[in-house]
Amino acid sequence: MERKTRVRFAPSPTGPLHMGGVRTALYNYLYAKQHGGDFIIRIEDTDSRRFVPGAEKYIIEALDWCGIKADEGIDEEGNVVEKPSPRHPHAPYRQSQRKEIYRKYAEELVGKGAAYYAFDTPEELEEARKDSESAGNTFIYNRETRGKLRNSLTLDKSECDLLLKTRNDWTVRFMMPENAIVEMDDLVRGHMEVNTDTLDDKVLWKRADELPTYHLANIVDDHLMEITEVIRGEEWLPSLPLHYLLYKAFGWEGTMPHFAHLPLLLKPDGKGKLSKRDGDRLGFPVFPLKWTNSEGDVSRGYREDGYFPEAFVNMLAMLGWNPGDDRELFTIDELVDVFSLDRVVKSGARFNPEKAKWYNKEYLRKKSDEELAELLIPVLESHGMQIVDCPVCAITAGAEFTVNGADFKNHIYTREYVTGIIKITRDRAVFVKDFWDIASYLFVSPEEFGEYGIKAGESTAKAENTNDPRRKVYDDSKTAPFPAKDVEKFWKPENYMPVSKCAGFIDGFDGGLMQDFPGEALEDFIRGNGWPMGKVMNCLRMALAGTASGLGIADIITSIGKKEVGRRIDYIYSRLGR
RNA sequence: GGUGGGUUCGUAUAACGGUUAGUACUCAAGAUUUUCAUUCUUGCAAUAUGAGUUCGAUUCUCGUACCCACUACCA
Repeated sequence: MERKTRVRFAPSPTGPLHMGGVRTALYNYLYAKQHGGDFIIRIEDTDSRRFVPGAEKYIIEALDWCGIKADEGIDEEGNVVEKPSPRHPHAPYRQSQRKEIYRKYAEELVGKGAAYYAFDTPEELEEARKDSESAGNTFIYNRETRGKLRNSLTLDKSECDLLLKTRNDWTVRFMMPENAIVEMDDLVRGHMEVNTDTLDDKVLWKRADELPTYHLANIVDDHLMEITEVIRGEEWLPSLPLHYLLYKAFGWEGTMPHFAHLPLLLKPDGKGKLSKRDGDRLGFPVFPLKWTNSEGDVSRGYREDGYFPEAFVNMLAMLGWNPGDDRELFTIDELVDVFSLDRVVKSGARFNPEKAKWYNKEYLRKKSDEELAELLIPVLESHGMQIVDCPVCAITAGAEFTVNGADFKNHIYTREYVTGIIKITRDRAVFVKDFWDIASYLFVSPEEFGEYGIKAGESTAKAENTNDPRRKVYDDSKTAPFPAKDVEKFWKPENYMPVSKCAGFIDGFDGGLMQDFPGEALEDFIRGNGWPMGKVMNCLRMALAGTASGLGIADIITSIGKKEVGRRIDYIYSRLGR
């Protein structure tokens, strides 16, 4: 009988969700949607000691940001479902709330002779491990050692029953069969075999907290929740034989899910899998969202770094999978159509932060000027700018000069002005926040750069953690508005004399509101006078933008308008003299 | 150490057993531009290694090397 596709993502709330975890969730989601099935989220919190407050919420919020929505397990408000309902028939979806279920199944296994009670304390096992190690061996709890340890196999029944009643630190262990070959099939790796003699008797259930370990809980829940495919990280491959054996022991082989083990995400450099430290060290996020741990350490997130969720998801999807052709750009809905497990690669994928940026740039370019303006407005506001909807609104807000929708004195700008700025700068940005670094001088006059803490032509990143966006942070002589390097290079009589003539030319330009100042006219004017084009233009740019490199002169003039052009040129003369 | 998995340009990856081993990112050079960036063009750069099977191997088999995971009363 054909079963409805049902897959699950089963994170453990022991910390923030790593980007590798997001990819696992994504592949599960894509697979489910493609097969018209359900995507279930289940919280695997069977390790009470490693529980981290807030981690569960974080995981759900992170998936939500990525556009990965659960069909089952999480309600509309983003909470883990605790009571069964038609939409969430298998509640609770938090394993710590399903305690009784696992105990029953653990006992069933003991009854069937597939598992046994073990009374060794963690200390005793530690001791045994040490002894073994000093003898040059590795201790494993298996058919060779279980006969010498204290468990329901070696103790007689009455003693065993007494121990079960009086002690609360025993466990249930799986009894690994002897010298049997387990044959397994993996959707990405194909056929595999392993001999049970190399495996150990894993703990399935702990009396101490009356909770199962991962292995038992996982198999029981996947069975009860009618999971058809288990798509998880490669780190689980070694326990696959145990899971196969568990299904067999329960007699559930007929409905055992298919397994797919995904390749790991590796460090951009060096060896090993991607870790939180790599992000700090190499300067990129490893988490989807920002996370602050109990010690107050902050880990950056893709969201806070300015990545679009579509770009993040697209980038993640292509790490370990490809469509089989040269296409690289896919929305999550397009991925649903083209994704397939048999195109998942087997080897670990080394993460490349540069490619992540490239994806963001591509998605930024797909957005309209209006959309980007909308996203940029909060950034501008954080820098002390006020954005209004129309010129009339600007006047109402107290603007004194709205010819181009821009008041450089009171920092009031119309939405249309912002959209115009996007139009001329959009090809230069990777992130929305880049627009400020690229075009801050289209909002703040060079004379005020110092006060605003902007070093011309450089990122404002250094100044991030201060509340007042207008504080002064640069006091040295290289500080904006005019970088020493540019002044030295371009502020020479043969350049600035022509610049003042250009000011006159621009002022006299008969273009009304200067909706579209013709750069060619200015060029002709400069050429006509026999001045050196490059030098004069750079000098002019320094006057207008506070830096000799950046946007096109005509774009700057068109944006700020001729009155502001005049003011800025007057200002540079007053500052640098002649 | 043991067990399992993996190995194509620096990175991500493509290639019914037959291709000049392709594409993207990065990098370099050139063109365009008033600067910078963008854009365009070009370029650099790979089948870990040794056998075997085959007319023919990146592709199949075995060995070697290297990498990774697991080896908890963690997931």
